[in-house]
Amino acid sequence: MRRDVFQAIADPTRRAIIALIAIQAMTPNALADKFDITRQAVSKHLRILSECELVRQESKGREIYYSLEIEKMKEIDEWLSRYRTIWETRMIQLDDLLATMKKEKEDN
Amino acid sequence: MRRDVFQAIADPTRRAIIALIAIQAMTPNALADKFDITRQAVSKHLRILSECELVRQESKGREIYYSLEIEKMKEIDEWLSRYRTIWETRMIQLDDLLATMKKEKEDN
DNA sequence: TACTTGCGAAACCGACCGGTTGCGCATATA
DNA sequence: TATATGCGCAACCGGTCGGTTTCGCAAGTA
Repeated sequence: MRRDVFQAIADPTRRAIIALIAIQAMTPNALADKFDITRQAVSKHLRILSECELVRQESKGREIYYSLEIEKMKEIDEWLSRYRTIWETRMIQLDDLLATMKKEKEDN
Repeated sequence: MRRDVFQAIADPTRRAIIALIAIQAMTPNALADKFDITRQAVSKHLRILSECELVRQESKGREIYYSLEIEKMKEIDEWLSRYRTIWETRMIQLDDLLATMKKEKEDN
């Protein structure tokens, strides 16, 4: 099954998981305690996050610690950068407009 | 039905629609020509984009032109900024590490 | 006025999604 | 060794999703 970063962050629970494991690595049980769902449900989310390489896992005895693969988040940033250019350009244009209006007012 | 920006951008067709209407306003029919799906399917996507205010529409006779509400894209950027801080910090730490290694090498 | 065109809404359908329960397996621990 | 714990996997279930077809309405056009 081919997974997508955008699909991965679409679910609010998965975004919450991302927020938690960005701070520190956590086990599925520890995560399940935070959200009112079963450990198995968390595991499913982690599997989806794994499939699109948003998550790294490290076994420690019988426990598995999951942490965020921050590099992968850049992919979203790259996609967004195109639109960031647009709104920044608009902002500059707005600044220019305001400056022009101010100048015209002063000239009167 | 409450909609979410993250859910809206999860679908690849919707991201393609966003990319198109970011450049110029388009009608549902014009959009449908670009993707091998019916106009009605496009309309559904536009409705979802509308529900989370990612899209603005302007009627012109019997045609409706849809364009991107770029401001709403900032919401994604705000969410992402938190993680951007993390990877930028890592980058700096990596720079520091490399600088230290270089210095140590020079000292030998 | 009759016809065409652009659109949204609704009903329907197969696929997928997020959740559950119920395993089986590996790793501590008594 | 027997028992408890942490985990992934599989089966199942109701709801949602992305698509279609069908329809009705409003706006141009003959």
